[in-house]
Amino acid sequence: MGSSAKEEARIADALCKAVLERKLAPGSKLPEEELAQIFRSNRAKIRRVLLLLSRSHIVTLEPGRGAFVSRPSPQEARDVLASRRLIEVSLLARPYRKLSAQGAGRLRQIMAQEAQAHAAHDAIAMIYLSGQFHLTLIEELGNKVLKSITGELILRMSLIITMYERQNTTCCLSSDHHDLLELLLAHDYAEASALMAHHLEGIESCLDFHREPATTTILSQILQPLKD
Amino acid sequence: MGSSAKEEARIADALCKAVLERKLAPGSKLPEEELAQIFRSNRAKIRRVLLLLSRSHIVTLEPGRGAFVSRPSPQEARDVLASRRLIEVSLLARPYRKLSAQGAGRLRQIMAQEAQAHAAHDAIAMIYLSGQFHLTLIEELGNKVLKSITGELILRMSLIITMYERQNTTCCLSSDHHDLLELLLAHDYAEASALMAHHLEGIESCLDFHREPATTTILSQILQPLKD
DNA sequence: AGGCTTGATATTGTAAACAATAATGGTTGA
DNA sequence: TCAACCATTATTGTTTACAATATCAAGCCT
Repeated sequence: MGSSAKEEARIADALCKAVLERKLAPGSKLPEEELAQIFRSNRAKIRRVLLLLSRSHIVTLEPGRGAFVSRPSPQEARDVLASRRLIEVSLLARPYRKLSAQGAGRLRQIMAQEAQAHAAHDAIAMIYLSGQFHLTLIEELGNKVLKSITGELILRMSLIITMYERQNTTCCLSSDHHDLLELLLAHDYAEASALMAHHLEGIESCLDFHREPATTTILSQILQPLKD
Repeated sequence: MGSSAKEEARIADALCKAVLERKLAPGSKLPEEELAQIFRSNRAKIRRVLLLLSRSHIVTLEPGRGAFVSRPSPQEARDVLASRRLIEVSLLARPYRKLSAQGAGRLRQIMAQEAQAHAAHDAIAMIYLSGQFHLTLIEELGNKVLKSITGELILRMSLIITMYERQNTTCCLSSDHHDLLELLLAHDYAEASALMAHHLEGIESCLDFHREPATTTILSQILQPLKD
């Protein structure tokens, strides 16, 4: 049973989810043995996962010192944000295909979940669902390659926001998502693109690259719930 | 001396170069032991390199069977081409910064080398230099994140072209590169963007996704010159 | 007292042996 | 003659033990 790749994907997903949900702070050390215990795995598998995540810029490997959650520099942060903006805004301006009824349905479903999470004040779910909305949009109007690229950028953005966000931040307004869908259904791509630009700029305006962020190194206790 | 990562980068670069230069045909088997001998390395390092390349979609790992040079499907090929077009065309339409004198110099230098390779009928050098031109352009007008994303797309395109190109193909006209630079220096980004779109469409029009391509499995003999 | 050296400890990195799996080739039987 | 089956071989996958390196703490010298 070649479930090894599956298990590694499971571990990688769990780590990515922890990053997405801002539980794993940038700079946190990721000791191999500890991760192996948490995930009921072994060092070899953990090692492969960390290698892979390092390629996605989620983890930084320092030779001889180990693996750490990446701490994107201000410059890298700006580049990631600008790249994501380029892709999403341009795609909306000139989508490869029109939004299908099925696609609209998927987006509505995510929006419903967003509303639910909002009502429950579940900030973590909202972050995740917001990402899902954007990724689904990209897959519907674009393709899977763009989706995968943007998925990586969103993950990196999560690190960036954790590091550089101002105090009173209200992330990704779900009302924007609603308006976006309306515009797309009306085939008003120019307006949709403009709204997306505004939407993403809204996120960026909550960041402050000047203050060097604290290196909040999180203990393994926060990773414990990941094991299942 | 932590030269291990360096050595792995060397091996990965050599393999990527072989893919770029169309020496490694899609579908080729990449046996670990053989690669270890060719690169005077060991299986562990080769294994890590293959794992990394699999993440870049250059190599496909089949559990229990080994590593193969990827054979992108027609759909994946279309997605990769469209994604690259989106990024490059959109960036030229709205560059993050103007082309600096230094940037123009770099581009001119690459163009000079292109002309040289053209005169020498060195098709391999032309492929490489064309890629460098595009990547340099992206770094100058955009940023490093976009450059790295596009670099990966260009590599995948190399596989795509090898698999699906028609017979009489004249790739990437270097005259286009010349005109592109002129337009950028004149700050005519709209025209530059249009030319880039035309340029990339030109490459795509040389592809034929209908015929299933031959699985030209290349022997290690072709990889031998890589060892230094 | 402070910084530096030095030894102990923990963690990472590597190599090698072993196990599991798939490809190969030859044999047998219809 | 061809196809199916089995044994052999080769290749991949995993585990283990070991070596190298960094971290930490205590002691020492200035």
